Amino acid sequence: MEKKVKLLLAEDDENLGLLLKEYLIAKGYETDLYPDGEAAYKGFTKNQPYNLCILDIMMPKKDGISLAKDIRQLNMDIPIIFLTAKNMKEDVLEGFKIGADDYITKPFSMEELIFRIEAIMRRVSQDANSHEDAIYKLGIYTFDSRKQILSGGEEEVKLTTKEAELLSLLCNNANKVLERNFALRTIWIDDNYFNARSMDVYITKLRKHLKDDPKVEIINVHGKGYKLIV
Amino acid sequence: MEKKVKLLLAEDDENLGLLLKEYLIAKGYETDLYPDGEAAYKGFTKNQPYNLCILDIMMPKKDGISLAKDIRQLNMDIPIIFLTAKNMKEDVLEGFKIGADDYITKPFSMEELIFRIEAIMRRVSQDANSHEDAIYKLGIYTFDSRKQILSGGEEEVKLTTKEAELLSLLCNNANKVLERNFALRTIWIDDNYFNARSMDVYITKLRKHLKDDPKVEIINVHGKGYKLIV
DNA sequence: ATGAACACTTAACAATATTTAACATTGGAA
DNA sequence: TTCCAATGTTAAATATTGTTAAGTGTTCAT
Repeated sequence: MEKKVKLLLAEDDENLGLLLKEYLIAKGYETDLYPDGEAAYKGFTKNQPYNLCILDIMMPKKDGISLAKDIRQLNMDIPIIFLTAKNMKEDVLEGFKIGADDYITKPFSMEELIFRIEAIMRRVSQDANSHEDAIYKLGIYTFDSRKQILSGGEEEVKLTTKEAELLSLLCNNANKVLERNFALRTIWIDDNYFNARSMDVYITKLRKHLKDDPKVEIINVHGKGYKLIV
Repeated sequence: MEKKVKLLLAEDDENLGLLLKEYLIAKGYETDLYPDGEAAYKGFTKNQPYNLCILDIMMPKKDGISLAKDIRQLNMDIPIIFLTAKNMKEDVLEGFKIGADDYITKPFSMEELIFRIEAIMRRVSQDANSHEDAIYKLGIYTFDSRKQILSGGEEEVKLTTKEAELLSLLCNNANKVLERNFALRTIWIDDNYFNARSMDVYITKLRKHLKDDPKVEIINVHGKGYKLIV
């Protein structure tokens, strides 16, 4: 569900910028820092794709508002958080017109920034994932990932959340190798030993659910991961 | 013709205050911002009538609590929302004694604040103008969130406040995961154990209300929250 | 004031989901 | 082959959620 989140950070105050970058990285966000609006724009085009932009409004070369407009030209949907240092009524109004997702005023606490980032990422990641909501045909089975239901022949099984998430990943990578660590990071977030064993347990469960059609099979690729054969 | 909802906003942090004001205006609420308790009190007497007050607790000249007391002297019924830092539960309890309707802890998302305002306006006046679609179609059911009425087929059920608030949130996030903590923060304010159990009870109630249409379903996403399937 | 009606919370217990543990099996490198 | 790490499988332990009912407070008409 959660891939690595990549942030674009545009902040001209070098001290604050580096501090933020360091903190965000420590919190698990891949973060690129740019010292002004132009650099940020270039960085945005070159180092795509970013998941979220954090833009200071007061910046040299190109201010945050117009930077946001330019970014939105390239990507309608990318969430933007503005950092505002001053009493900037008109700019703020302007900002709402271009669809900023949230604002945060200096001085702010790191906790607050993280909170907002998480809130926004939750929203958009769910929007994005709703595209993955799909219906898969697996031999005699039909898997509705949105409802988490696996129907085959006459029976209809309600899968648990973890079962459904894992089967979704397998379906997305049907006939290709689904890497263990990728699956662990997306579903379990952490790829430690215990979660890995937990995943093994769920592979067993899925195999039982799919046992009625010999054409459908989850095979192990030793040391790499699993492959769903259809 | 809907009448405009008029808000009094008392917040000494100028940046936060202006941002909130602009955001609320963008959301269709007429909003006056005052930088301290005394100014807010004067503004309240001069620019009547307000429909709702949003008061920061920590303010110079006159803090939010005593401001609220004074405002209540003039108007017994006006709804008040306090803005408070996390570690100020005693003050908040004090606040409830004088009849605060709600409080919200910083940091909060704009989304949460809007939901609170709407919830209160719903409670206070049935014809409050809400920028949101107040009517949802759920399979055979129709849910009017303003009137808190769920009608399906021939039956018509009057939902309780909590039922309606929870169903509203679910509808806003239809086919996506509504996170437990988000729902708890927005509806129950605190996301402690007991409130979480209370929410589970309400999920059961909603499921019963929606049981006549198998196409409509509230499924649990283990460890994350609930998803309304339509 | 009194109490019935209602909304909400808390408690108690049931049912599921997930993780951890334990032991069996397999695959591949030394 | 031999041995170790990776995987398979089952069951116990733990955590989360489902459900019902009792408890608590509020409202409102009498």
